[in-house]
Amino acid sequence: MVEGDGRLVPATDDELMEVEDFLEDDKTEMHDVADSGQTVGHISDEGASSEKTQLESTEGLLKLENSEADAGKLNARPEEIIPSSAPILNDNDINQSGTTVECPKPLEKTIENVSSTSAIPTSSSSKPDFSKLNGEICLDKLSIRELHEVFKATFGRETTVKDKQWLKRRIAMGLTNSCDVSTTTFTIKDNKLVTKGEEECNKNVDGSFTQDPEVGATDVNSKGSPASHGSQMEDHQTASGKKLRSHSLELDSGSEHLHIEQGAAKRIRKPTRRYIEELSEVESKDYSQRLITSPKNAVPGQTSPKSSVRPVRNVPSEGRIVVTRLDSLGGSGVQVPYVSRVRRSRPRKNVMALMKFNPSSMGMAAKLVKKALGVHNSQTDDNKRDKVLKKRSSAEQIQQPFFSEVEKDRQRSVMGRFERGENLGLTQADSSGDNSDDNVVTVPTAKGGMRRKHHRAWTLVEVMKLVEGVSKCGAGRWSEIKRLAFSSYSYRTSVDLKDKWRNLLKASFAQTPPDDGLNSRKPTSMPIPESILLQVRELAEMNAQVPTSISSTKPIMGSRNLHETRSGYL
DNA sequence: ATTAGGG
DNA sequence: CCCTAAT
Repeated sequence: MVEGDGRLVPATDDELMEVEDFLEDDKTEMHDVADSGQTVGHISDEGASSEKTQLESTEGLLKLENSEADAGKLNARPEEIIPSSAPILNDNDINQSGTTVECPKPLEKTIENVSSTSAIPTSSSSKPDFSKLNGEICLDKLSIRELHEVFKATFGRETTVKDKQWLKRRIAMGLTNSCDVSTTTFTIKDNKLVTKGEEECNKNVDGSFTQDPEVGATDVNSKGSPASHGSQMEDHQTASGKKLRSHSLELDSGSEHLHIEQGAAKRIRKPTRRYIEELSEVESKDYSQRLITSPKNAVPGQTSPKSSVRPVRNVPSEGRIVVTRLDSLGGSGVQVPYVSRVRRSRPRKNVMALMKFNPSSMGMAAKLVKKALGVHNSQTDDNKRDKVLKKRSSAEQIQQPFFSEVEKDRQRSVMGRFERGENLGLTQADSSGDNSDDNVVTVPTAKGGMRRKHHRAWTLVEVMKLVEGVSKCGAGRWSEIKRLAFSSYSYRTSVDLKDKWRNLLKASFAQTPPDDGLNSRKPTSMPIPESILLQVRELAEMNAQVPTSISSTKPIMGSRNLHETRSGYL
């Protein structure tokens, strides 16, 4: 890395690792992607007709995204050109993927299904009716607006896409935690995608629970998994404007499942399960905003006016495009590879302690800064990886008015964030795939403090996973549940699960005020579907967790009368 | 390290 | 969510 004034700035260990990851990736996994891209051919041929509808929709999507994307957006995101040629087909598992993955969808039928069912007027209630027959959710009958709500609930973010097909697919994928959603009828039951008439495509859709936890989702992305092929491809495609986009997903999933099925030995690093989320991340609009707003997150007073977010394209002889970004590091522009710079592991406690108790002494901080800039080249391997972050944190610590806030509070708002690997805006976008330790927006408060830490709204999928987990392991075994159902969600500690369950319990036994017509629109992030609350209640009773009343009323009942059930006393 | 409960 | 206490 070369600094603006010409000095050489060594990359941190972390960054080096990242780059290595990337390179290794290119070597090992790129083929898969490329191959997938080819084998898609089969599928789209076979499902040509139904594919067409999808193409139309995705085309619309492309237009939409492109229109609302300013020039900067397209460039401002890391990308690599994936060599569209050079597939190496010597692995026969790949060949198989072409044939086994095929999920020939009966076209006329499915298409008809969609159009006819979606025509049916939704129930007159203002909210989407999730509580179809025990836990069954029929997306086909939801309006766009309702789909939007479900989408938000499912993925925890808004969407502007108005394409029903697309929404349904995404939601189905989310709810089912699978990408095997190639069907055109979207009914989810018990976390499984119900295909009307066809059982073929949804063999393994229910994910984590049925399959061996060790093999399945266990630790796919906890390390620096590069993972996001899907999004990378999409990025590229979006940027270049053409090509169909809908398939990277299905194909990727196809090969993933394949690999899982036939021996995990083949590929050490499987694509993250989380890529579903990442796909949505790409289409999410705040993506670009985060990038654009980022400059103001830099160190106050040291922000170099023009540097922060100007992406620079380097075109090495390889032909592969590597995007670097100009980063204001310590006031001087430093070009760094556009990879994640989030810390991987929590800082060692003693380090934090040192900084904590020397807020005013420049010594430590200065040293760190120097180190970060490579002035003092000798360093313990152990320390290297945290350089950048530490430097930053020191800067911030220095600015602290010296225990201005309540000790506990400060500990929570400052230390807490660091210990969690949040870097206060240094990470604008992490496309390297392991967004596990995500950037969590911290909202500055009027009185200077940064409040509202990392809040990750619980999505419907997560809640469903939690419920299912409790049903399998029982309430209280949260570490178990976490390992089984939340292995792919690195956030969400067992404590979080416990808390959420507590909340669910509360919610499930709380009466639903008949709707305050006023503000029932979107502000409240997704009222938990009755179907889920029902499950919660059942489980709660089975575990004698019931608050203090009703115990003989509704252990087992059909599914219909949910309202009567809890309408009673509380 | 995991749980439970309070804030 | 965060923290503390008790296992």
